[in-house]
Amino acid sequence: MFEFSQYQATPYLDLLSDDCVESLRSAGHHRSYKDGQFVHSRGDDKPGISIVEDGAAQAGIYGADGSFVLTSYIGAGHTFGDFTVFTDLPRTHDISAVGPTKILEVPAPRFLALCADEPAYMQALLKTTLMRSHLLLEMLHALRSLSFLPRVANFLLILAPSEPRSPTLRFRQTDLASTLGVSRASLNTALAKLENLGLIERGYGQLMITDRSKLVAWLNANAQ
Amino acid sequence: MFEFSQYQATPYLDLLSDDCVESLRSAGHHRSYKDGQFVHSRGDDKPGISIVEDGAAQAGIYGADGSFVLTSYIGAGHTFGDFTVFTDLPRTHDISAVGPTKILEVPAPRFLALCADEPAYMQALLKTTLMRSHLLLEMLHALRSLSFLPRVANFLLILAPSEPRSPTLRFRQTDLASTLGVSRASLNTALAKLENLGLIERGYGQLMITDRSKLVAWLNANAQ
DNA sequence: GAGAGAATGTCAAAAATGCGACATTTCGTG
DNA sequence: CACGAAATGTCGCATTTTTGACATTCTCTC
Repeated sequence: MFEFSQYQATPYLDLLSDDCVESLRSAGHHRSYKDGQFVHSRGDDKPGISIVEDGAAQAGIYGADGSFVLTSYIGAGHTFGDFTVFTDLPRTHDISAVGPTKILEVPAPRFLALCADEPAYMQALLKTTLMRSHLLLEMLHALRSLSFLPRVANFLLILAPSEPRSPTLRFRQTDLASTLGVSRASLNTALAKLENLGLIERGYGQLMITDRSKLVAWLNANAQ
Repeated sequence: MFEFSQYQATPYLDLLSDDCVESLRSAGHHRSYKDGQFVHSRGDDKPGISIVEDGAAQAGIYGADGSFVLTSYIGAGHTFGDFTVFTDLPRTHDISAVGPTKILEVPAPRFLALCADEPAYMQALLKTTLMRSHLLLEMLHALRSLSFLPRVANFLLILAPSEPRSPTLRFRQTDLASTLGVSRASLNTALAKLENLGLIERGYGQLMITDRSKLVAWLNANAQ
């Protein structure tokens, strides 16, 4: 079967030397955002790569009916918008800040110039991108092959930021439900079961993973 | 809402100059496979990048019960296994040939050496990888947000090779069903409806998309 | 610290989907 | 060209999930 791990992609900045990070910093604009503020919207152009310096962001798609489908959680050191630099694809997600957040924005031409001088920028980007694809494949597999309960558990693991001290997911159940493609009612019952198993705790507007490794273990045992 | 396009990733080889392609060819081993033959299995190590020179391959995961979940269709010029070169991730998919297929296999050290000399190898790889991530995001969105019929239609579009002359998908309905995460019975009725709409044709062990752009148009009109 | 708005917890009926079974069609092989 | 294996087409029935409703709990602001 499938092997569940605590896998998370390595942040882009962690893959770069201090010198490279410094050069990047001086090449871009630093912007600050408040909780919930929009960073980019679907359809925006102005190609460029954005890097979360502090705080976090979330990427998703707002439906016409106001529903929000979260696609990924972008923690400190991670990038987004990278594909606008290297492909002709339009921005397809809405990005908003989670908590007060600082974001470094490097316009495409400037980033490309850096890449030309120093291949490390591209190699690091390639590495995180490959790891992210991998994660996406895991999510796909989870959506298609797992039954309800393990599916929910797996998504919690994937969406949970890896930072040691914050196993807290600040999601409303409504959003999490549309992220998983299920109804809020059934999500709630699933969460209740996971809580009874002692794997998570439900809060108002948030979820806590009590013990990440315990959740992984349960998932490996109960995957079907 | 979501905008459905005829988007397909550009093959890796198409992004490289003729010289680069030539160097790649002489750097790797050429292998031939028969229809259905395994190229790699989950868990294999020996890192290296593989490129489909002729024919096609499919990537998926075999369940313990023999079920097969197709994850992607890899056409001529596309790569797989790339992540074994740049990350420590294990191979997580089974790759098998679709029809007689020629595959170029370049061991990791040799590919890295090429990259060090000529950044074009990495830039091209970055580009296709970004495009593939994009596709994966579309698949995810389809799985979570679309109702049954559009979901099936969308997957057909995504899985269909873009080659002009071959809008034929050589999938058994059983496999396609597990790829979509639905039962064969409901897949069949969905396909029947799409056939009645004149969008596809069902065959024995295969499906034909009669008119790709018509299917795209229908999808944009009926997405929900 | 009281009240309004927002989010969660839960229920029963309705709809969708899966499951297992079986008939039918197709393909390849001897 | 006849046969068996393999794949498709289809049908109820069982199960799961959604829907819509409503009560409850929480949080934030005045």
